Amino acid sequence: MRAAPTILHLDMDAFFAAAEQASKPSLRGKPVVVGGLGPRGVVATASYEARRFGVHSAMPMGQARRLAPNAAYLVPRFAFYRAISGQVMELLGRLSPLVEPLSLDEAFVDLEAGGLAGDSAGARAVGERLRAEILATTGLTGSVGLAGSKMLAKIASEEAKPNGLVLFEPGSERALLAPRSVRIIPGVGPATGDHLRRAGITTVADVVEAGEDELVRILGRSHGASLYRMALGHDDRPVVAERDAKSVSVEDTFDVDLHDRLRIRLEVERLAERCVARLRGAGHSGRTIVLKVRRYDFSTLTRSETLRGPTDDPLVVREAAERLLELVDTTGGVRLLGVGVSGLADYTQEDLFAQAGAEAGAWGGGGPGAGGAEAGTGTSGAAAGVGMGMGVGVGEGGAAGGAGDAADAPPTATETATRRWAPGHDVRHAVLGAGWVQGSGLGRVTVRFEEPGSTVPGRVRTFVVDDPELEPADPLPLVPGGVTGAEGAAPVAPAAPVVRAGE
DNA sequence: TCTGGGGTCCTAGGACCC
DNA sequence: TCTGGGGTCCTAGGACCC
Repeated sequence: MRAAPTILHLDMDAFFAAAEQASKPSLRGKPVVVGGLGPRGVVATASYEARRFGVHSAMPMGQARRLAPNAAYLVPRFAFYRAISGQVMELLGRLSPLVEPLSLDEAFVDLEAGGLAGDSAGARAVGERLRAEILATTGLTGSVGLAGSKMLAKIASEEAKPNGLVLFEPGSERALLAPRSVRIIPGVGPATGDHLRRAGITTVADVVEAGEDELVRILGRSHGASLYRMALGHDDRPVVAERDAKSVSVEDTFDVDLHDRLRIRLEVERLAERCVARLRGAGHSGRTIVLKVRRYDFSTLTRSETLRGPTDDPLVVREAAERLLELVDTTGGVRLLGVGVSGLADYTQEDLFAQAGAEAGAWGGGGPGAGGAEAGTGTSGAAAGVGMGMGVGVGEGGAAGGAGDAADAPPTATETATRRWAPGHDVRHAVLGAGWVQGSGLGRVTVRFEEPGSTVPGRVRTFVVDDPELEPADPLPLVPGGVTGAEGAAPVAPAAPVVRAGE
């Protein structure tokens, strides 16, 4: 615990939703929900206006639509958020060499390591200046917590939301924490909270009173001891700038449960290819292949296999995943499949001897090219993450589940159009200029023509989906002269991960 | 319209080895 | 020939976080 509040925690306010509102003037001040739009989608981020209806992160989309039927429902645009996040992280980097990003919208900064802020007044000034710079650079607001430890800085930023700054004076931490729910302590989730409540422990003061031995008895060695320390305000975890990745994984939830064993196998193969592409993209190889299966009843299991040496060979990973699938009973149906690689080595170069060992017993050697050539076969059919579903104010039921279990049905025209014109994505019309997709379906796409700089909502026009004058476009900068988010942006939505953010 | 996707860390049992 | 005591690796599951 430091003598001065020199650990800063930044948390952007309702990040994804705020970024969409900044880029779409007609949505400012209105409820906006960003998340998966398929039949099994969940909320990634709700704007503060939407939260007033009771909508929150991780809530099933259907429930959100019942609570806030008039909100705008948008699919996440990660390349866009990543670009904004990069600007924010760059500003943090000017404060200190020690910046620890936790996600796109959240990070710790060690102000002491940056030689800034020797006392509370100085820390507060740095925090306020940062908030002003973030607003000027990105057009978005963030909340700042300042304290002598990570835990308290994070609690402080939570308290500062939205668009505020809270500083906890070192020395005040125990009194601050005592009356609060144990759930504010990081690592205490629903299960641990219930467990503690059954033991009569609901506040942080109760934790301190129970004592370390009792907590260890209830929660186990590691969890019990660390909770006790946190409750006392003891947290000396350092801000760590770079952490090595430990695993890479991809998974898909399907709009409709899969039953057909061939189709399931095909999806596992496709996931293995995607996983390896990401693994290679990060310059890694790994030893342990993990297959994840979520069944129709939501029960989830994993099966893993450790190779003799690390690999980044698509064929090796694919064959391991296929072997693992053979161990799983899928009768009844499968709602999710995933493939992951852990035990990462930070080199891509194969250890040839280990590789030979790993492949012994498998048929064929197959160079890296052999597996890679298969990428792109098949269709993504009913993967929820692909961004199916209808847009704002458009009826539903057209595309979802239509592909069923057909092993190699090509995408229907509706599916292609839905992906090309995902709600929220930017477009450009040859005559009318920049706009964004408000909704699509039944062969039509509705566009609102406006830009981030506009002060009044733009007008709306509807086109046929194959109108030659209309094309997908990159996001425009939120602030004049700002970053566009074009780098790596894919207006045609890939199967994007949905991360919860901006709580 | 009931439950996403990508991670991290911990626990616990069994195999295996000395 | 009625039972050791680690240590490490592997597998599986679960809690938690954003």
